[in-house]
Amino acid sequence: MVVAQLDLPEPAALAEFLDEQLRAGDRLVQVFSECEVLYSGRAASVAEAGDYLVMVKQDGSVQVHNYRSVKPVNWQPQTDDIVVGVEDGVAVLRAERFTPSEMVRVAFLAPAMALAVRLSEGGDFVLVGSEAEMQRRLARHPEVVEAGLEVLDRELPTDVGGIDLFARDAAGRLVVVELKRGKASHEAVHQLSRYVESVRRATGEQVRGILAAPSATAPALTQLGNLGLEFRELSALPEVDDGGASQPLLFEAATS
Amino acid sequence: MVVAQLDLPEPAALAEFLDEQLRAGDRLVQVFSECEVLYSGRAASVAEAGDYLVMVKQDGSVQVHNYRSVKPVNWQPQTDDIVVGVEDGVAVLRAERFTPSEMVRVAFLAPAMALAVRLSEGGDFVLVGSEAEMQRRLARHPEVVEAGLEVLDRELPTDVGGIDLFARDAAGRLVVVELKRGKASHEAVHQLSRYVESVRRATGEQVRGILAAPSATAPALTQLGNLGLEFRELSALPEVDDGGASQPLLFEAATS
DNA sequence: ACATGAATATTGGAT
DNA sequence: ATCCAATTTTCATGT
Repeated sequence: MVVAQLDLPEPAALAEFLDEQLRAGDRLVQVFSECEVLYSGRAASVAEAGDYLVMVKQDGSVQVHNYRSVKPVNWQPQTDDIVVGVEDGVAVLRAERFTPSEMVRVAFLAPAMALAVRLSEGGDFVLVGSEAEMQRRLARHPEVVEAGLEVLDRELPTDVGGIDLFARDAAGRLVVVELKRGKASHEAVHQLSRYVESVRRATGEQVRGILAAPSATAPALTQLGNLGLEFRELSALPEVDDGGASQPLLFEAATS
Repeated sequence: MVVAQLDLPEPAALAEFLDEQLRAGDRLVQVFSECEVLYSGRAASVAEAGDYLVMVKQDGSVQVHNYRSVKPVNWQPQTDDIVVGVEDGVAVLRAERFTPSEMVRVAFLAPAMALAVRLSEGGDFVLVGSEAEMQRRLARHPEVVEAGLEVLDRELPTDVGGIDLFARDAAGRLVVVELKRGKASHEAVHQLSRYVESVRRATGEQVRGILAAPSATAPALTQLGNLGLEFRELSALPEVDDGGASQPLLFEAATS
C-alpha cells in the first residue's frame, strides 16, 4: 500500500519525488511540511508559514490540512494540471483547475516527510437515512404521514421548484409535503409555502401543506402556524419494528 | 514534526500505538489500512472492506478518506471520546460525539502504516472575496451599486430574515439589496422578494429590490424580471484600480 | 444550547 | 455545460 517514503528531503529531492509519484497517476501523495499556501480563484487567500499536511489524491484533488477540524484550510476539487518545481531553493507545487479557473500554490519551506500510497477502490458503501430514501419510503407508505393519503407524484416540478411529495388526502384535498431529514428551519417553511401557493394558483383548488421532519426550530413552527401549514414529526431513520426480533438497521437496508 | 511511525503493525501493536499517540492529545494520527467503517448517528452507514486513510486530528475530529475527492467517505467533527482496542484479533478505533449522539467505528483489517505527527498552530490566514467583505465594501461605497444610493443599514433583521443592505435611492425610494458572492440562483430571488414584500408591508412605501452578484442563472433572471426586481452585476473580487501600479490583491488586503 | 446563514461549499443527478 | 437540491453538510457567529 505504501509505495514510497522520503524523510527530511532536500528541495530538489522532494520535487523529483512529487513529480514522479504524481505522474504515476495511481497514488495518493502526502507531504508533511512547513508551508506557505496561496489560493486564487473564486476567492483568494494566503496562509503564511506554518505546519500543514498537503494531500493530493488520485483524481488530482488537493487538500491542505492543519492541526484541527475536518475541513482543510485550503483545497481544490479535481484539478486539471499539477506542476512541481524548485523556486528560490524551495520545492513548490502548483495545482490548477480550468472551470472555474482556480489555482493553489504550495511552497514546502521545511518538508519533514513525503509519502506515496496506493489506495485500491474499496468495497461497497451503503448509507441509510437520506432524504431520498425517506421520500421513497413515504411514497410506498403514505399512511405514515397521514391515514388515507394517496400519493400523486414525487419531485413534481413547479415554477418555483420541485415538490417532494404531491398527494390527495382522504377528504379529496390536494396536499403538498415537504421533507427534511434533519431539523427543519424557517427556510423549509418558506419553500413549502411557495409550493402551496403555486399549486393553489395553478389549480384553483384548496391546498394543504405539510412539513414532515424529525423536528423544527421554534421560529419555523411559529411561521408554519401563521401560514396555516402543518407539521408532521417523522424520522429519517425509522425505528424498525419487526415484532421484537430486532435486526440491525443497516442489515435491513443492505438486504432490502 | 513526525513523532512516531509504525510499519505493518500487528493488531496489538497498532492499538497500543494509537492509544498512546491519541492520549498525548497534541498530535495528528494517521493509519493507512484496509478497513471496515461503521457510522451511526444523524444517519448510518457501512463501508465494506477497502483501503482507506484514517486521520484523527488534535481536536478529536476523525476523517476516513478513500482514493478520490476532497470530501472524506466518513467523518466526525470534534469527537468527545475515542477508544482503541483489539476485537476478534483486529485493532478497532471507536470515536464518539455526544451532541448530536454519533459514533464512528473503524476496524483496521490490514494496517500498512501508522503515523503520529505534530502540526504546530501555523501562521496568519487571510481570505479575500467573502460575502461579508463585499458587504463592508458596498456599505462604504454604495455608489458602486448605484449612484446616489445612501445606505441605511446592514444585516437589518426582518420577520423573514436579515437584509444584506438596506438603502434609499436618489429618488428617495427604499431599496433592499441582496448580495451573493457567486452565481445567484432562484433561491436568492425568492429571498430578495420576501424581504421586499416584508418592508413594503411594514412601511407602506414603495420598495425596490436589487440582486447584486457576479452573475445569475437564467431562471433566476427571468423570475427577477417577473417580480419587478433588478439585477446588478458585481464581483466579490473587485478589480483593484490603483492607477496602473497594480498590486497583488492579497498584498492590498494584508496591509489594509 | 439554539438559531442563522455563508461557504473557494462539494457532490451527484437531471436536463 | 447548466441548473438544482441534498449534505452525517461544516463552521463561525450571535443570542
